[in-house]
Amino acid sequence: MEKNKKSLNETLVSGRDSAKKLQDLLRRRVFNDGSVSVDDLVMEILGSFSDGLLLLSSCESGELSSVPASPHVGLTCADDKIPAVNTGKKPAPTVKERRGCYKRRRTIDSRVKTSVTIEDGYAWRKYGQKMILNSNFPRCYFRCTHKHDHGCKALKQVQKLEDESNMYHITYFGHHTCPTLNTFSSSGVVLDFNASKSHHSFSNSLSTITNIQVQSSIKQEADDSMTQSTDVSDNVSSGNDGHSPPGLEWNEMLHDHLGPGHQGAPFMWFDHEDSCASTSPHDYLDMGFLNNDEFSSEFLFDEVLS
DNA sequence: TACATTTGACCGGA
DNA sequence: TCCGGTCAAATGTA
Repeated sequence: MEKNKKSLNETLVSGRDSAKKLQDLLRRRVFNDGSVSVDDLVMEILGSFSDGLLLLSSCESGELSSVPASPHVGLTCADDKIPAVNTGKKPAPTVKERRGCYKRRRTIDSRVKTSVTIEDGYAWRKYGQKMILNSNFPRCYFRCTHKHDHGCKALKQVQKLEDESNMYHITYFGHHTCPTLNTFSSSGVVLDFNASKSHHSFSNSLSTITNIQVQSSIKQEADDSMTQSTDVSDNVSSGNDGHSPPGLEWNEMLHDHLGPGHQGAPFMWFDHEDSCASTSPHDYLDMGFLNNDEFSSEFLFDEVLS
């Protein structure tokens, strides 16, 4: 109970801080150096309010105030450590039998991106994989590795796109509250989208390419974890933290791995609600235009970072 | 030995 | 009742 109160308090304080930053940013908008974007701050504020409301709704439903006396205390809800409510449909099962609550995830407060990799600089732990209806590939479920030691509630779902572009549809839920931005680990993440025995792993070169492509998302998420690195090249070197060749420039990496004629990197990142409200649904599903050689990486970065 | 992944079962919203 | 999301025991790996 105290833990949830503390969590709610931290969430609200975080939201307030983000609002202050936004206020400062708007006041000195002309002098904004681009280190923090309005969108980033709005995302943080929205995330704080969403998390806070979720915690509050948990309180109102009695989950916070009435901790069950059953030995089930160790079993938790998916996102927060609020004990599951006994619905009374079945007799209270034993610790062994009973599971936590499985509330269907809301699409609000989710961020969607499409990328050729699932790497994003954070450490994720896979906790499930599921075949989804009308999909040839399973959906993989990840939670932040620091869920327990830092209480980080960030989750992500990864699903390979149906087309043959070898791209992944990645949906993020919640925000990282773990203090450190994880580096690009040398251990490639392996996804099994084929038969259960045949693993699909990323080659070295591809993982390097993906490092390029995820930088913008890392910038966005790094704001969540108090990273204040400002420009893109900064992110490349600081984000690698010694695990990748330092000092590599965007152009060099793009040139090395994609060739001089290839300038486009298929990547998009935006709030799910925005995609529904203001743009057509195929904004991220239809990625065909990204194969166009004239689609420049500068355009991508400007779009994402603006 | 500790940590990560796999996978079948369970839960609950739609 | 279906199906997406999660749990947790079994298994794999460093």
